[in-house]
Formats: sequence, C-alpha cells, structure tokens
Amino acid sequence: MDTLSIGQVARKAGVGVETVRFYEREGLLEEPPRRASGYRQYSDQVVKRIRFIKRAQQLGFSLKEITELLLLRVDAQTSCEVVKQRTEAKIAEVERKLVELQRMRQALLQVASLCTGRGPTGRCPMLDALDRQEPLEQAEQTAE
Amino acid sequence: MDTLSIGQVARKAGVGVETVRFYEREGLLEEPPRRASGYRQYSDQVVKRIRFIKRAQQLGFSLKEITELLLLRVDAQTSCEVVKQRTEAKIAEVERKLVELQRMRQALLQVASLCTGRGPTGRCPMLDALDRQEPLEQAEQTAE
DNA sequence: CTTGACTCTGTAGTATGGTACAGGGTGTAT
DNA sequence: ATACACCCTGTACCATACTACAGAGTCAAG
Repeated sequence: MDTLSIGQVARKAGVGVETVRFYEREGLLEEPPRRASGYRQYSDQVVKRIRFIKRAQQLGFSLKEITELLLLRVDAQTSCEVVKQRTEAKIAEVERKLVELQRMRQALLQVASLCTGRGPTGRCPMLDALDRQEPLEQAEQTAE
Repeated sequence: MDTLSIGQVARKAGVGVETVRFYEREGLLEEPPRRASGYRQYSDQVVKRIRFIKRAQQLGFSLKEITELLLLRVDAQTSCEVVKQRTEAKIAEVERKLVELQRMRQALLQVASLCTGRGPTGRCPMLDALDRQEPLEQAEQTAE
C-alpha cells in the first residue's frame, strides 16, 4: 500500500494520533483525502512535516511561527518580494538564536571546566560564565 | 539606593511584576529579603537572572530545564562529578539545537535564493530545502 | 460473522507559563 | 493629612499545545 493511516503516520512521526488531528485543525497539516469510510489517507510526506514541526518547537518556535515557516512559498497569493522579505526576517531570527546558543554553550563549557577545580563557588556559575562573555554591558535604562 | 523594588526589577528586565513573583513561586528566583513593610528588596543580580530565563525560553528550554541550568553548581548537595556530568549533558543538548538551527538556516537561505527565480514551485519549499540537506535518510521504522 | 484493533466526531480536561483582579497596606510629595 | 503610585497575598482567569474520553462506525483475521 502507498498511503498511510493516521495511526501509521503518528507512529512514524513519534506523536499521538490526537496530535495529528490537532495539527490538522490548527492548519499545520492540510486536510488529507478520505476513504469512502471517512478514514484519512496520508502520503509519507506528512511524516516529514510533523517531524519538522517537532524539531522547530524544540528550537523555541510556536505553532503559529512554524505555520509561517511552512507557508514560505511563492504563489498566487504571495509575491516573490514578500516571500523574500519574510524569509530574510526568519533568517535573522534564526541567527539571533544561533548567537544565543553559542553563548550558552561557551558558558556551559566554562562551568564544566570550572568543575575540575572543585569547590562551592557560591552564586550561580552559569550566570557568572555568561558575564565573562559580555565584558561590558550597556547602561541600559538606569532611569526609573 | 542600592536595592531595587519589584517594579524596578520588572521594568529593567522587561517583564511584568506578576511574572517576577511567579518565578519566585516556581523557584527560578530565590526569595529576596524584605523590608519591615514586607516589600521585596532585590539586588540587580536578579535582573540578569530574569533576562537569562527569557533568552533560554526563546531557545526552547522550559522553566523546569532553565531551573536545572541555573542550579549547575558544586556545593554541599552536589559533587563535582555530578555537576560535570549534567553540564556535559546540557552541552550535548545545546549542540543538537545548534545543528538543527544551522540546518534551518541553510534551508531558509535556499528558500530565499529560490525566490529570485520566481514562480510557484508548489509543495513546501521549506521542507524541500531541508530534504536537499539530508540527502540520505535512514529506513527508520518501516515496520507497522 | 464475530472479535479486537483501528478510525471517526465532538467535547472536556491537563500542563505550562503567565496575567488580571480584589481587597488591603505602604511611601512620599504636597 | 491626603492623594497617588506602588507593594502585599490570594485567587481566578487566560492562551498555547496537547491528551483523554464518549459514543459510534470500520476493517481484517480467524
């Protein structure tokens, strides 16, 4: 057989059946064709789509944002210019996240290295490590 | 003055007063000393802590995970070995996220470049672009 | 042709992460 | 000494993202 039942899709994608239906209701998955009985029949494309949704979520994107990512395409409704602008905005966002993650990684590496030296170094090593990365912080809103 | 009221902390950190109290209840911020009146008095350390929480959230960490990150320290309760292990687990997690974000960035760059060529290329360019990055996908659970 | 696993729709409940009062006290500037 | 912005506790409500039924129909194996 070439098509998948909702249960097969859910198992392959590592989510629950209810989640697949939920994503359909929320517009993250398009409504699939139905059998005479009303059973949904999927292609395995949808498995990829669900996995993408799950990965994007773990990177801090909401379902709303993920919908936007999945809709980045040139078509009758959306001109090339618009898609390009939106895509570049998303790229900028992803790059901001990359920078933050790099900083977190550096901080964690410092915590790990600090660890070999042992000793209860008080306070919060994680935040101290981040401080060491941004040596000069702006005055930022001292007013009140 | 050397200490901050809850309102000043909230403004500096860019969150609501209620959020600060919520984080305290949830154990993300320790209970600050109080004035005779019962007013909380904070040092500006806490502003950094809240900003860290917010940034980590945007990278897909839950408040529970963020609590764990902030607790990575060697003390009476936690030995060096344990902290090191946990920290290295977190580093691995961060590095997985970095890889995923890089892939998403590449995919978005492809969508943007594809865009200059114009035309409604059907389907979902975002997922197609990701496919092009992982040329050979494993058989992964073909059973059912 | 029945049994058990699966599917359908619809509605309700849950966990997470806040957000918004209500009803009261505090701090200080005028 | 009174106004006004702020703080307190406590409780209730909200959005997001599921998760779990109930009650009914479907499908394939034995």
